[in-house]
Amino acid sequence: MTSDEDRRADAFFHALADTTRRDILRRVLAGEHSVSALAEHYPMSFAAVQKHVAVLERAGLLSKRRSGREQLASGEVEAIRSVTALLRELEDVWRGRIGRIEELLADTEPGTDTEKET
Amino acid sequence: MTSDEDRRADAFFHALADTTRRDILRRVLAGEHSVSALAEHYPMSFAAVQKHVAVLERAGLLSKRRSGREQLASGEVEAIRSVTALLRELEDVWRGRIGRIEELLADTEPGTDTEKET
DNA sequence: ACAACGTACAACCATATGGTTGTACGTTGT
DNA sequence: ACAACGTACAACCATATGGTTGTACGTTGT
Repeated sequence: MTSDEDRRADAFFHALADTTRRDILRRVLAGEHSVSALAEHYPMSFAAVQKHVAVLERAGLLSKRRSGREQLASGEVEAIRSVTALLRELEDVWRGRIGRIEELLADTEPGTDTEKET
Repeated sequence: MTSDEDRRADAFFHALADTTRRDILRRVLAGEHSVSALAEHYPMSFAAVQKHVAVLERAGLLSKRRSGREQLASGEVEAIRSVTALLRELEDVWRGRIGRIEELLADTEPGTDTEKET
């Protein structure tokens, strides 16, 4: 029953969990680049780079716009800020700022309700 | 030739890219918990939870200490701050604060030097 | 017109990942 | 002493992932 937020977070972190993708993200944050312009920088096929770009795009970390036969990719800085916000939430749990942790975590509980089978 | 830093970042993001692991991390950030205490909360085997804890531990997001027959896990907030720092770097690229992007990205270049075939 | 370019996507492959059950072994409480 | 508990880890399995090559098709420049 993974929530929508969970799936979004999974996609964010998974997209970031690859050196090549983080590198691509840096480039497109610095400015627009076509997929093939990006591909030139990596020791792998164009198709592989295209897949990496697609992963970043699905996660919302990058967006593309057509320009003739090229697809120009640029980084979505707002998405990065969303990820930062997720980390801040974790830090807030640590700080104890998030009081009702029970509630925060409740939805992850198994079928059984509060009482366990002791 | 993925650098040490790259492997560290891969481990961080990969560890975070799973809903169960993020949930475990929240719990251990709020306070120490034994592995079996954690396992009670999830609809999967103890072994599966143990593996998730191990992934978080290898990434440095959590540490364990023995106490009798229990292993008490607690969240490493400093590691989370390291991840935040990685994201800030990306944001800084976007802001143009990181000037010499060429240099920043240089190590990812393929075998061929600056000049491409053409 | 048409070759070269940029992209998309299918089919395929080896390996990693997230899950399982079973076994082993130290710790604890009665 | 010894059963129950907490943990670790091996063996296994299905699926996801990151890579490949090949094909198709619209765009562009001469």
